[in-house]
Amino acid sequence: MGIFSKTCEYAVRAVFFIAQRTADGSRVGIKEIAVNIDSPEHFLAKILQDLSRRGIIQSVKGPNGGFYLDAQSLARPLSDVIEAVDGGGIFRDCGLGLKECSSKNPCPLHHDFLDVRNRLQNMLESITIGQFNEDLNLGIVVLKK
Amino acid sequence: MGIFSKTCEYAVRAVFFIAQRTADGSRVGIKEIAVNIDSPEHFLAKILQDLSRRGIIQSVKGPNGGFYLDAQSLARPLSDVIEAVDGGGIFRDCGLGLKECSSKNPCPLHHDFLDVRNRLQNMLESITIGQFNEDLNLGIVVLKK
DNA sequence: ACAATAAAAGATATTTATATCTTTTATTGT
DNA sequence: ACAATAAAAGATATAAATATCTTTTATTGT
Repeated sequence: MGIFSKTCEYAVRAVFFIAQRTADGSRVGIKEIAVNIDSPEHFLAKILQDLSRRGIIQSVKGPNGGFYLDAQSLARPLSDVIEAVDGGGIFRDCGLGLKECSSKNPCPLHHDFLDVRNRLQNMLESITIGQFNEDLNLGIVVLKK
Repeated sequence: MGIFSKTCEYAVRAVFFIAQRTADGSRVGIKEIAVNIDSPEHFLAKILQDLSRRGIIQSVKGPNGGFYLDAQSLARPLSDVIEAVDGGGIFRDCGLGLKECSSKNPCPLHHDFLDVRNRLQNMLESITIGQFNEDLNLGIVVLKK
């Protein structure tokens, strides 16, 4: 298990891929996405359906249909994807699983964790879905393997 | 899902509790541990069996038996517990799940993640199992609820 | 030796995450 | 209208994590 669930990993990779692949205003189908981010097609379909319902990504059915991102979606912080899929627990929950952990009633790791979590959150809030399009085009960063 | 698995959360809480509770050289039984860290007794038993086998904690059977920590174990970094239970993936694996992600072949989040993960690792390596005994005694930090 | 204790080990159950397959609905071009 | 396309939705399957229960083994005090 990584920091995120597998579902969430697929979601982020897919969103980055859709951003790059449809920057020209086109759409991209589930099959092409799955192949290019190395994920199980039908499982990814479920994930994208959910993201679409939540308005994180856009989709149209039928010929020439597929998934894409509007300007607003491209500008979203990546943290929105994480929150949509895994929930915000990773940004908020106690590292040791205590429900009532707080600065008033802290677990032993509370203060240290607060720092790490805040850094993670700041990082994911400051990254936008569309910001890697160029790096992906240039092959400087990758989404599979 | 938090940063760690539930198994790992129980393990860390238990280890901290054993450290404090047996600082006087005594042992503590599984039942008392489970109650005080609010975990399912039999499940925790499995976890502690495993930690015991790996030498992260100590145990003796029979009357007056139970779990305890020797001086060496008390001085261990908390990261050893995490590694034993969840594996080191959290310190090393790609945030997006790519097997071959590296500085040469990075995912879009590679550099940012490296920073967060290193901080987490440094933090967990610099915390020792025994270092919260006093705070636990004083009630400044807690292990349940 | 024996009974009591407590962890170790084994077996099984339940829940959640991950994955696959099939059917339905919306959209497009002819 | 119709056929083709592609996502949405529904149903089911598999694997992994979490949890529970039972039996065995080691240790202790009598």
